[in-house]
Amino acid sequence: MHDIRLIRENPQAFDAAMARRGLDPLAAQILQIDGSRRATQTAMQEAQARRNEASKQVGEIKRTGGNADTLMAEVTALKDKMAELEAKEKELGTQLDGFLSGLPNRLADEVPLGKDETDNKELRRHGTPPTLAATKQHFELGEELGQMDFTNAAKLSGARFTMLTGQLARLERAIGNFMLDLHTSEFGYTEVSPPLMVRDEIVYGTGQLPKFAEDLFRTTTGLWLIPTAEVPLTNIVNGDIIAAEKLPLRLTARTPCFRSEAGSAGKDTRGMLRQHQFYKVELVSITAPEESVAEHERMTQCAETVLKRLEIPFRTIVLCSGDTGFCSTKTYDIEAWLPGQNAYREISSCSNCGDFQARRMNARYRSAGEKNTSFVHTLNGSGLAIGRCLIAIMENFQNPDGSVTLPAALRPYMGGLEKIEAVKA
RNA sequence: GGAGAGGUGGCAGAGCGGUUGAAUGCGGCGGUCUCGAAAACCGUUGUGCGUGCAAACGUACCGGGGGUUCGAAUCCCCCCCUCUCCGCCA
Repeated sequence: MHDIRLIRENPQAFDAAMARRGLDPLAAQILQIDGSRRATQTAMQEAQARRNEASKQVGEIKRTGGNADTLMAEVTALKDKMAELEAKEKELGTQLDGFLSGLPNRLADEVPLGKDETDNKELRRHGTPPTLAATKQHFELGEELGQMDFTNAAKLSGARFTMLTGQLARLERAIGNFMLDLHTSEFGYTEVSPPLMVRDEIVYGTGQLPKFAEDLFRTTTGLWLIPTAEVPLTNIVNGDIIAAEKLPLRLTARTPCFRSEAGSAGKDTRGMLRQHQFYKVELVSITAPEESVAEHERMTQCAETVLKRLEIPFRTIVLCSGDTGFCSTKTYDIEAWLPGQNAYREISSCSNCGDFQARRMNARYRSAGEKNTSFVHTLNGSGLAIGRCLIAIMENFQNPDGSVTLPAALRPYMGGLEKIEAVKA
């Protein structure tokens, strides 16, 4: 959500910022609605002031036993006008909010201009893609291992579901545990096990509503299944005023994520790269405004460390203006090397949302002794997507016989197992 | 799912149709006292929005939304949430 005052103060700057998002100038239209809303509000408040004054007089006259009929009639007459002004004010307010809540965040200055993912800029690489005798994709490996079952998943639930069994199922659990342990014990994140179903206003707070409702699943009771733990973790501060000394808040959670994947029909249909349901370890930070840029770098490092420990080659990119998400001022994607696809694929996305979500959530902080509050900054990042991490491990550590060697960091979580091999038929 | 109780300022807790943005206590801030501190005492202490250069003024807010009334924290309706008991259940 944008600050209407900033738009009033500098409409040209606002239009320039939105232009970087590929939007036509909007400030004039917004300010026109804003202006007439304020004029209506002033008129309404003047009428209310008169009503309050007259009503007070009525009370006094009645107490002394006088006749207040004239004044009462005046207020009655005022009511129609007031109702009208109130309705108009509300309508203009709704219009303005609807307008503003549908606009994406301003981008950080250094975000490169670009149209789509082809204009993203690579920042750094780590590790060397392995030279493999034979290269199979994860779903070939998984099915040969007899532990990745798309047939039964489809029987149970249709397309875009996977069922893991045996050591692969355990590996999924091990990866999540490994990531949570790393973030909590080495990076100071607090583990959270949040609700997976949330209310309208919560999904609004992190910006998925109103614009992206079709990407989400909704229960018959009107709750939304979370598309990422970013939603419950960030909204923990919804409506709160936090003491400055408690910042930054660093939270992590491993949760299932539910996504309708509307609009991605035909994309990544094979395998478990793009599913309606997947596990992810999420990182969320709530910071003071001046800390968020440094926190963004730190968070990205935390996510990169996971891949370093797992010995998976990756690269880190900064998304261009056209590819940066709705709420974000700046986003780093980390892409893991997938030998089966001979490409780097997204496995983490770390965003600094500035005060954009905080405004929607009305999440503020107060410094000790200060009277005023300010909006916090919010950041979120995957640390990492578990399903995609499993794929990366399988493809990078595959052996010619179809078995998968486990990276050393995961073996303690696998009961010392060094290699996943095919189950006996 | 059934029955009941309740949601008021940072917290606790009064108020139940008019001068109540809201008693009182705690906490916070400022001061007196003190070498300093504690205690005591005095004063002060909500937020959003609008108008205004400012001082200031106005307005809204007692879970949320409607309604009754000249006037609503107070009366009525709907919704949400919390708690207690019963039922069911991982």
